Amino acid sequence: MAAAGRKGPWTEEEDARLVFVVRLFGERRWDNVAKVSGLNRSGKSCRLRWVNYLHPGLKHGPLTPHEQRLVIQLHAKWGNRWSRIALCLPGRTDNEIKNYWRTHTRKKAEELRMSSPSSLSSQSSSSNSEVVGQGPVVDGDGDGDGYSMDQIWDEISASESSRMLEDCSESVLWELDDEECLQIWI
DNA sequence: AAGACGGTCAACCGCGTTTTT
DNA sequence: AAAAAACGCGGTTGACCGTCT
Repeated sequence: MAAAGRKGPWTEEEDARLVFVVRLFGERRWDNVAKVSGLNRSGKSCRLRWVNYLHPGLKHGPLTPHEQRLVIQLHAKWGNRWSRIALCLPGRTDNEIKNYWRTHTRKKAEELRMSSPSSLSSQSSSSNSEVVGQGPVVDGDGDGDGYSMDQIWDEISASESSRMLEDCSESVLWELDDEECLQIWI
């Protein structure tokens, strides 16, 4: 394969070119799109830029409280299936939701560890088979003293969503199906 | 006023899945 | 039916920006 090409942030000119070419050829054959556009980017990179930023109909700006609630509830049900969750939030991307969740849960994880340090460390292994993978132990960026993000997230989801259940008198989502999530918006 | 720190977001990477040839 | 190419997903990283000390 040829050189990987340009990396890093996109310029306005690159965006404009990409939009132009995608309108011409459609959202497929991204390698072709990359080639035809003359952008020195990979097809993969072009697709990502389009999907996460340039796609018409995308909402920009912070998640609304309603959307935030949805994310929490759907994550409790589906785990880290970001693209699936994103389907229920029109105009939001999986990347956006993932980022939101990550920062949100980090904060919560900190609070949780402060308030009940024993609850996490005593949890040896999966309590929720849906979410838990063979997750590598996270101790990366400094705050994961030996338990996985999955465990942290499980913990948060559990506490968060139980509060939600009391909180939220409207529809409850535990038995949600693919199409059912549409009803959330009703 | 300057530096340190933390939070947020865009982008990259690796890998599994799906589609095309 | 098999192989190759393209796509899509989830995890991770790095840069930027605002706030705090």
